[in-house]
Amino acid sequence: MSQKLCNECILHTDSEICLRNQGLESLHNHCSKVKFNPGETIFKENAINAGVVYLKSGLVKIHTCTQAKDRILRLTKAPSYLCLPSSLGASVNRFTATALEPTEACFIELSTFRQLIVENGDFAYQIITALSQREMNNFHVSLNLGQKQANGRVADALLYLANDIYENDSFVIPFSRQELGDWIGVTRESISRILAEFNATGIIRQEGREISILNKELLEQISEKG
Amino acid sequence: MSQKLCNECILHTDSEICLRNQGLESLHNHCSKVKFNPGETIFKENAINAGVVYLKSGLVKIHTCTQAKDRILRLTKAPSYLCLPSSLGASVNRFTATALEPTEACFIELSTFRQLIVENGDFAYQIITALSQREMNNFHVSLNLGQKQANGRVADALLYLANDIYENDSFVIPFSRQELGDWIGVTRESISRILAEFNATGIIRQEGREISILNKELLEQISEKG
DNA sequence: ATACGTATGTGATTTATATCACAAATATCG
DNA sequence: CGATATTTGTGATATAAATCACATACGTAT
Repeated sequence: MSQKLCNECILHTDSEICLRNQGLESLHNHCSKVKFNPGETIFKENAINAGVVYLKSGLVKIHTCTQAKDRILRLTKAPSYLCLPSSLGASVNRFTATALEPTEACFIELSTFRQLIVENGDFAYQIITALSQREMNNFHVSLNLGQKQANGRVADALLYLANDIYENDSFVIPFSRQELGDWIGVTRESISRILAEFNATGIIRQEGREISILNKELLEQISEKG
Repeated sequence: MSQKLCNECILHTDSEICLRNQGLESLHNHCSKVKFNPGETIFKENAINAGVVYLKSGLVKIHTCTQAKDRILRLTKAPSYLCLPSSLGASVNRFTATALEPTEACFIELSTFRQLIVENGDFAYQIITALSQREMNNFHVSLNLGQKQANGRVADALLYLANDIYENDSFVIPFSRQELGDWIGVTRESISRILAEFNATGIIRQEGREISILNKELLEQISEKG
């Protein structure tokens, strides 16, 4: 992996700006790219954290598995930083990251990342803006989980997958009913019933994990009303 | 408000580092301090956003009021940045901030804040670390709201107020039962019942809005088990 | 293809909690 | 101070969703 590629990829900005920084010549020496297949673990909770993980491509779930129950917190789609908090906020990963689709991840040493931030204000501002937007999303998730009932949550999950993850009203749910339930806090049985109902009323067409949203306005209403 | 005071307060770092930055001499010209009494609005959703708000002292709730129902998303305690996302992620505030206790807030122009970040890498890194820790907290909130039942949520709310907000096992809840319910997604009636039950079993001592946690271990267990 | 394990669908029942209704306590204001 | 509004507590009931139980479908490996 050449230095130029690394800079362009990680910094998301033109190389002229990157070259301003003396620290950058070492980026490609402190960064490694790894490929993951669906189901493979990228990092594990309770492991000492390995540094910053940048997702180059793919889709990942952040989850935690306590007392035999898997609980999914977020999906993260490339390109983005994967769960920075696990890297900066604590010395031990508090969550597990698992690939849902074929994924390429770049591992950057924490000291290198820190150097990039400190020496490159534009890069720092980019990261801060991205984290801020993420907090907005977190607020939305909180509203969804805290104040809606099951069909509202399912509606919201489908809209999220369509709008934010796949950018298409037809998609294949990247996990089982069980996992979908673990994500939005509903049992797999209720998920089945609600999807069947949405299917019967023509809001979606559903066949196994394939979903097509047919009546987005109605789905949005259901999500709104909770 | 002198420049020196502003720098020390906002940057949380020694003035030597601050002085490195040419932009800083203008901080005190682009920053204003305002006092708020409990119940007063600091900024309102749907208003064009005024810049970055730094909380110097006090306690604030971030909430949103749709269809006559108030929904509380987070509490934010000084010193900290108040809901940066509303400033950076969008041009219009998506949430309302209201003081719960007497609060001092500093309003910083967005361009000034940006300049601080871009020119002061250490400051930027501080902000990024703080935002990362906030995301950790958000994950915790999601687990709490999404996967726990009412008594677990109430237990968690009490522990949060004791540990994170007041740093004392005895405190006065800064809002009504209704608001507490709006925060954790439980009706005020259920809140009453659960607090009465905690009181009866000796986990807490409760009188009106005054709370003392008597058996923290048990409360933690209830919060854990959901 | 067959067999085994896993995932999914669906009914019956139970349970937690929202809703409704009203009383009591507390705060606010003239 | 009394009158009114707001907040809180508590019982009865309704309801959403979990749990339990089992059937069916699907996937994978031999």
